[in-house]
Amino acid sequence: MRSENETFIEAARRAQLAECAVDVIAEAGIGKASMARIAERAGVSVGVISYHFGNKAGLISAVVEQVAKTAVALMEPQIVAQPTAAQGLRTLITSNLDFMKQHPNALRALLEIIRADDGVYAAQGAQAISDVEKVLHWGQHTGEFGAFDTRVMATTIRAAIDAVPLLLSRDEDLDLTAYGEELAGLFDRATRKESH
Amino acid sequence: MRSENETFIEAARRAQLAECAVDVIAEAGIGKASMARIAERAGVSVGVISYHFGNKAGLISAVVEQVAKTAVALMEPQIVAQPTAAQGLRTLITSNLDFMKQHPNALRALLEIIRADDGVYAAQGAQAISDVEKVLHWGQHTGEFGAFDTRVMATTIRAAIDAVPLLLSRDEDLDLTAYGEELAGLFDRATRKESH
DNA sequence: TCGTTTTCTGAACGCACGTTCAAAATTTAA
DNA sequence: TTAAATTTTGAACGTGCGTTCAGAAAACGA
Repeated sequence: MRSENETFIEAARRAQLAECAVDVIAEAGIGKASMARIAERAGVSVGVISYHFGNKAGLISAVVEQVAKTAVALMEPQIVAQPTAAQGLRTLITSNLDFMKQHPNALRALLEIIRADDGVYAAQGAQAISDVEKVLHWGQHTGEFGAFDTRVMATTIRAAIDAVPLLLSRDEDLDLTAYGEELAGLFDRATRKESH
Repeated sequence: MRSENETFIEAARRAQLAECAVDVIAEAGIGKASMARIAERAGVSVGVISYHFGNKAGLISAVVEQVAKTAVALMEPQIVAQPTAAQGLRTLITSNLDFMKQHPNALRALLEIIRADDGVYAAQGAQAISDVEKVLHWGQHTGEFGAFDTRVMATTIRAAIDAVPLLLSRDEDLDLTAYGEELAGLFDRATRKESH
């Protein structure tokens, strides 16, 4: 934390501690995720967290940044590569669930943090809804989608996706691929222009 | 708490404290809702809560019971009175938002509690999903609805409704009636048997 | 090798929490 | 009016929390 340029140890410890924080938050909940528990998981003294991140808020902030960056990097390219908005929306949903399959604890921890007491990371949630809304505007412009309220639809889509990590923590055998297909079909019907 | 039959003071205090707990939980979040804050809101000493409810868990339990009972009493009769499953589902959604309009803090507090650290009240959430699922089975039996997975659909509908209290706390001018209509339309399209 | 810098330890501190309980205040009943 | 029962007070206690920091250990550079 002292050096201007990050050393190897610095980078490795930060990554390790962030990962341990994700696991503890996902498994015990944000309320039980104390610095002592996280340090214990990492096999390290409590002071190390303060040393590398300043304080607990710094650690949480690093977790949010890391998870959000990883998730966007995985999903965004897939979505924008789709030829139609309908396929874009489908990909948005399925790639979200794919991310959960690859990183079972990451999204759960992120949602715990966003929901936590103060609204410090409310902006992250708002950004996620805006990202969904972009795809919906795309489909309304091309005429693929009907004239629904994009705010309500985007909020609902995010709520549907964000409900999954909790289900997954209760039943880790949940078939995420099947769940993703079901959700994609559901919102495909909900967004399509009504045919008479 | 001593008397076998509830005193007038006993009942009044219990109701007052439960209401204060709802307000504090809804406004400050479950994490910040300490007994000291709740007692302060009621203009009373901390010991009073322990005296009337045994401990904090007893108070929370009373809040859950009271809110759940009030909500079900308001909504269930309306839903089962509908002639079709599609109208039943619509009523399920709109009566939920009506309840939020009448009791802005109640559902928010209930959701905070259900989401809280331990899964003590996870059964309440599971029950709420089951209630939605019953309406979906109804519609699939009558042939009004398509062949979607009722578990996923019910989870999504509840997630969509449960997302609203948070929106409402961020923008208390939110038009709940319009939001309800939009949601009802969304899930009407999502549940309808596809026409070719 | 040896001095410097980086990293880590673990005890100490103040704070907020839920619970308890003796004593005081209030209400109830005769 | 008076004695018993109910209700309230508020301080005390133990626990777990995040933060701090002097000193020890390890890594680094010459």
